Formats: sequence, C-alpha cells, structure tokens
Amino acid sequence: MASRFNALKADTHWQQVWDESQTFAARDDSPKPRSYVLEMFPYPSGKIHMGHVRNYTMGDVLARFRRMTGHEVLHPMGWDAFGMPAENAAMEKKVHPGEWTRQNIAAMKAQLKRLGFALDWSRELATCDPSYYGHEQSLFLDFYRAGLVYRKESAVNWDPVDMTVLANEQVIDGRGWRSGALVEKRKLSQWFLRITRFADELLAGLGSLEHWPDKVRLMQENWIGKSQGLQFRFALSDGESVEVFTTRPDTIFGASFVAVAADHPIAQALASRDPAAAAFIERCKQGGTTAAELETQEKLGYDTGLTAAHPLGAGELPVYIANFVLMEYGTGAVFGVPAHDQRDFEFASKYALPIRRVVADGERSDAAFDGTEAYTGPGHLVNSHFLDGLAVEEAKRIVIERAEREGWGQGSTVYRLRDWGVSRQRYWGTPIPIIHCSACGEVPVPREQLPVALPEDVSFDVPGNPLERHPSWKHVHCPQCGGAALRDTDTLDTFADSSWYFIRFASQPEDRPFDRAQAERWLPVGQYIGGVEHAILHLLYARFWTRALRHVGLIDLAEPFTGLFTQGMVTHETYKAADGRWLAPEEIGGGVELATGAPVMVGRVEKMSKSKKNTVDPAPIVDQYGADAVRWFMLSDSPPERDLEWSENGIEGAWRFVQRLWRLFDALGEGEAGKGADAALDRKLHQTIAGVAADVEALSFNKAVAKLYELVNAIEKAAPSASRDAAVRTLVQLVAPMVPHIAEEAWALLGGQGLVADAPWPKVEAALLVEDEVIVAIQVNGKLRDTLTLPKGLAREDVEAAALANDKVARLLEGRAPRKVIVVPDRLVNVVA
RNA sequence: GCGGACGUGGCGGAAUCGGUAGACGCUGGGGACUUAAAAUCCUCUGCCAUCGGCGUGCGGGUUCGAGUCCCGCCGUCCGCACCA
Repeated sequence: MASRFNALKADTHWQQVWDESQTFAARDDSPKPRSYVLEMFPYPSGKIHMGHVRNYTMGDVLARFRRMTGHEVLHPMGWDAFGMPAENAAMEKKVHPGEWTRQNIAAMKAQLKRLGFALDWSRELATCDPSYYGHEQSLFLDFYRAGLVYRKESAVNWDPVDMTVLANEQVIDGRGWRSGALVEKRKLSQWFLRITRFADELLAGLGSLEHWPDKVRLMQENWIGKSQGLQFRFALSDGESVEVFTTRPDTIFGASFVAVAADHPIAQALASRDPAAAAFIERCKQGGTTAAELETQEKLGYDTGLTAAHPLGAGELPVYIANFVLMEYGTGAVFGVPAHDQRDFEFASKYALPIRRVVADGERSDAAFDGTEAYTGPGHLVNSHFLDGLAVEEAKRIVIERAEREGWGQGSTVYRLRDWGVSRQRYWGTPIPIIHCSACGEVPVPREQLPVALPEDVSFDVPGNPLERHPSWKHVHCPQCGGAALRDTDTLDTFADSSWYFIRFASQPEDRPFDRAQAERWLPVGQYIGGVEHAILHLLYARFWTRALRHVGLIDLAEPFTGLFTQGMVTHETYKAADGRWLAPEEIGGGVELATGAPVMVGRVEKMSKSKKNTVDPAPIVDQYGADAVRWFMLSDSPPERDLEWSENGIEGAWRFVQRLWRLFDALGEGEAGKGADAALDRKLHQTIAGVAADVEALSFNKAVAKLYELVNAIEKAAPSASRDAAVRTLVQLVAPMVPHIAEEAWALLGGQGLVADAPWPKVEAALLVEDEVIVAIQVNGKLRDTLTLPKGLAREDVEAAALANDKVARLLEGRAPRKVIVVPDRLVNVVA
C-alpha cells in the first residue's frame, strides 16, 4: 500500500541523525581536497526570513554536492551579533542587549536546524562573545603597531537627542532616523583604519577575482575611484599659495579661475574677517545633498578678492569660494577650465569669466568659445603655446613633466576611497582596546589584559553611550606609568567584526585569533554567497582586513573570497487598501479586506519588507510543507541571481514534486524487480547525472531542477525494467543535495549503505551520453520545413541526399536544382533554392 | 549626468560555439477516477489561420541561417553622484 511522505516525521528524524553523528563537521586533518563554502552570516534579529532561507539553501546544495564529489567541506555558521538593534531593543523593551541577542540566536539556530542545513555547528561563533571580540582587539592592536590605525579629528553626523554618531545612511533629510532631531556636524576624535594605503592593491586585486560578478568588481572599482593627474601650487596675491589637483593638466592654458571649498582653510580664514564670506559659507552648507537637489542647484561663488598667478605665466586668475568644490576630494581646491568642464562652464557663464577653447573639437579651434556646453571629448591642443597640436594624453604627460622639472607641481594619484572611520559611540560593539593617559598619550591595552570586556551592568534609561557614563569601567591605571587614565569608550564599527569571521571559522584556538597554518589550509573561501547589498562595504572591508593581516605577517593570503555569488531577493505581491494602507496577505481574502470588506488593490511585486507588509514567515510554511518542499521551491524557476517571487502556487508545486518523488521511491521499495534494459532511459539518466552536476557547480540551480523534472517525467512514463529501477535508485542521490530528508528516507528504505549524505555522486558512463540517432532539421532558405531521424555521424553526402529526397523539400524546389546545400553534421541541412 | 545590467508566451524562465525558439515549472481549458470533493492520472495551452503565415522591445545591417554578432533607437532595473 502506497504511503504518503510524512515530511514532519522525516525532517525531525534525519536532522537528529545528522546532529548525533556529526555528519557535517569538517575534519581539519582530512586528506581529501578541501572546499570552503560560506554564506554571509546573519544578524540575529529575532527570526529568519525568506532571504535567509534562499541564501542558505543555495550554499547548502553546493556544500552537500561537494561532499558527494569527494571534498572535505567546511560549511560553518555564526552570528554577526553586535549592532544597534540590540541597543534599540534595550531602550524599548528594557532588556539587556546581550540577553536579547542570545535569545534571538537560540531561536534562529533552531529555525536553521529545522531546514536541515549541512552546517558544522561545532564551529559556531557569535561576534558579541568575548572569546571572539577579544581576538579582534588583539588584531586591532597589531594593526595599530604597524601604523595601520590612527586617530584624527573628523566631522561626524551627531544626533543631539540620542547623543550618538549616526552613519550617513541613518540621516534622512537632515534628521536622525530615530529621534527626528536635526543632525549636527560635529568634530570628534575618531579612530581610522588606513584602508587607503591598500587602495592600489585592492584595485589591482579585483583583476584576479574572475569568479566574482563583473558588477561587484566594477562597483568596487568605482568606489575606490582612482584618478591620475597633476597636483600643483598657485602663488596667491597675499603671499600664500593654494594647492590644486586636476586630471586635465593639458587644459592648463584654458584656466580662468581658481575655486576652493567652503571649508577650505583659505575660505575659513577669510570668513573670520569678512562677514559676507562667512554668510556665503553658511549658505553653502545648507544645500541639500539629494540627487535631484544637486542636479538643479545653481553653481554659486564668492569672490575672495585674491588672485592666483598662473604657473606658466598666463596671467592672474581670480580666486572664488564655490559651492560645488568638495573639501573631501583631492586638495579641496580646483582650477576652472570652463570650455572643457561642464561645472566650470556653468560657473563661468554665471560670473562672466573668460571661456577659452584649448582643445579643438574637430574643425573648431578658435579661442572664442561659443558652445552651449563644455567639450570633454578627445582632440588636439590649441591656443596653448608649447602644447599646440599635441593630443590630450601627450599634453598631460608633458605638462606633468614640466611641473616636476620646474618644481611647482608633481604627478599625483587621488582616490575617492576614504580611510575607514571605525569609532562608534555605542555600547553593543567591540571595545576599542586603547587607554588614554594624560602623561603617556594613547597606550594600547597590554595583550595579557585582553579581552577588554563590556561591562554587564549598564543602563539604557537615558540616551548616549552607556560606556561613557558607567561609574567605574573607563577608569583604569595607565599600563605604562601606572597613573590614573581613561579607557576609550568607543566601540568598533560592526563591519570590523565581519571582516575576519571567515578566518576564525577555519581555526579557533583559545589563545590567539587563529592558527596560521590551519587557516591557510582552508582559505580562501572558494564560494561565498550573499546579498548584493554588501557589494561594497563588507566585501571591501574584508578584503582590506585580509591584506592588513598579511601586511602584519599573520597570514599569507591576499584575497579572502575567490568565488562570490550575489543572490537575488525574495519578493512578494503587495496589497493596499483604498486609503493607501499596506495590507498583509493574511488580512485579505477573495479580493477584499477581511476586516472591512472593502476591495483591495494589488500592487507591485516588491522585496519582502515589514513596512510594505508583504513578508511571509518561513517558520509556519516549513511546518506545513516540510523542509524539502521549501528548499525545492527556493531553487526552482528563478535563476539564483535574480529575484524570486514567493507564491502559494509555487510552494504547492514544490510539495507536489516531493510527493511524486516519494511515490517512485516507495513503489520501488514495495514492487517486484524490473527486468531488461531500457536504453533510452539509461541515456536520459546519465545525461541528467552529468547535467545536474554541471548546473550545481555553476550554481544554476533552476536548470538542475528542470533537468530533474525531465528525468522524473521520463521515469514515470517508462515501462518496468531493470533500467527503470536503477534510475529510481540513482535519483535518490541526484536529489539528495536539494531535498536531503526525503533522500535519506528513501536511501534507508531502498537498503543504501550508511547515509546518502555520505554517499558519492553517481558515476557517469560516458558511452551513454552519446546518442546513436539524431534528429536533423531540414530547412529550405533558412526556414524549418521538416525533421529527419538519422543515424549519428552519417556522412554529409548521405545527409544531403536524405534531405533532397524529402517530399516537402522537393515540393518547394518545384523541380529546380538547389543553388547550394549547407550541411551541419548531426544538426541540420539548409537547402538554398 | 556618469557607469552597468536586462528586455523571449498569460507568468517564472530554457535555448552552453550563429544552426529545430518556447525545455521545465506555474496558471488556464478539456477528460478519466469519485455519490461528491480533495489527491492522482490522461490531454491541450505563443499568436493568426483553411493550405499556410507571423513571432525573442523597435528600426536597420552582416550571414545559407540571428533570441544569440554589428549599428541606431525605445523601455525597465541597479550602482555612483558637483570626484576636479
């Protein structure tokens, strides 16, 4: 009697078996080839969402597949456990951030286990654990001693109500995202990691990452933003000088003004004695920074009255304070060439400054520029004395050479990338292990005093940093002189925590961050999988941290992740009531809102988010359909890099497939053995073995799923035979990486040895991949007219003869001889009439 | 504005080297089984149509042959953004 597959029972049973036998623990001393498969570890927010399920399912299929193909697989999981939500929870719910975090970890761990992921839980780590962040402090101090860490005054977004620094992303329309208070720019002493020292390496390293998406490499390249040009000085009429940077030194004779940023020292100095200048600077700061505002904002300037002497003797240029010059980029000052830079053009037009052509655009070479916009294309130099006639690139080189020879400037490379500010005025993070002594200055905490642990007895009743106002924690003796000193009360940006966790997974000794030899055996991560939202920050910081570790001699590794895959989001329909309120799927039924009976508008399919109320909680779905159906749905249909729309029909379909599999497995267990061979099914089976393997390796799970459907369709249609029985047995192994619970159940039922999780991937018989007959397309003038089934490898003449003998071809030729016949062996014949 | 990706049935998508477009799944139609329903099974499902024709965003081109290559448009999405 056929039974239904009881997913709930099977899930629980096999998850327990895997757990007890430590099936997925990676062995450090294994002689097998190694494979490190990693998904970005989650923030323990409370419960897992569909995005996690999709992410971890993909990694899991690859990890399980690699085990079956003979690899020793490291597939660990941990928790990115520091961060603001824990402190927000502490303020709102009066619960300690640590307690809140640990409860969330426990809940989410249970949910991940419920999905049957092949994870090595023995290596689990949480970044909020002193046994993790203590080692991070020691790495920070290694970097400090190597000169990769420094402290400087820097402007930050300060929320005066919450009394904390906000990241740029947390400032919305000039206000704090939580408090709604107007954000102030404040100067604070902050710690910085010298990522810019590695800018060139990080840029060059992108070239070696062939298994990264081009998109991510390009985003990092743009973020690093390398520009080469000339940095040089203008002597000013007050006896001082101003340094400018340009990527277009070739246009130096087209300069008609110099402009400095509002917070440039020259502007600040002027403001202190000129109230109008001060007012102008104030006005510059008020400008919005959104795309639309920048687009429409007028170029404004304030004439300082100073003039700058052109270094090549081409007169005196007026010096302006301008709202479009950024202090953060280059030197905070530019020289304006209106004919060949659009901003300079707009500025010069407004203030009636000369616009002189120095690069000919095609036929135009006169100095009087009458265009309506700047010309930035290629050309040769004109109206430029000794540069006349030279191509742009040549002219750049010659001007730089001359500046260097004459000593007024030098060739220079400027990056958009800034050093990484890591100080956060918050409690729930890694304490910065530095002590401030009035006599000795900055003193690193001695290694034997690490970890600098967070105090547990803190309160969140009032805004601000609890570490700052804790009665005793910050008061210490200076490790050098023994005098009274203060701990740094800032904590590290949580991106520091996620910059090396993948190394700690590979090796976790108690007394140091990691064992070099062991870490080098596992790393780099061969396949890293996560969301594209981390394309820049996390992935750039982790690359930097790895290079910094190499710089201080802790590991011989340049790139942490050789393979990267960015998966798409999980989306869902949105629903709105007539008054614009978002409605959750469970609030509607039959096209109306259940509570009011009012009609519902179906909105766009969007990323699942709480604000749009279109989330679907995985937990009840897993309980209803079982882990395998959920996993199967996550892999079906949509290519993994694209968005996947959650749908009720989709999960139903996946569940039906699991039941179909079970009917095949169960019938084989019950029925009589089939006899005889089925050559066509044998061929299909072996094509599927090879095809699914290739698709999984390429992370093309949707294609692997389609091939498995085809095989199942073929098996179901096939008459009983020994081949059919063998195909069903092999199918168990083929689906095992994707739907492991039903696969274990079937493996046990059909008398398999041990666990299917430990079974090898089926062997492909190469001879069976080759078809002995082929279907050849018959075209006339490129249009398909018929197909012929012919023996594979038939000679060209015979194929051509068969095509010309075809009656449809004969009819279309109407007795004429073909002008030409194209034969593609085993594929097609095209008769050109 | 700069940079990038993408555009294939009612929907998600497949077509790996320029060689039979639409595999596979979903939705929908018809039928079988059932007292009935669910489940399951069979079958059809790009468009127009009688032969046949038309079809991969639009317009050109290369080719015996173009979803795939080239040129020019249109649209959607993503990243960055006054970067000198």
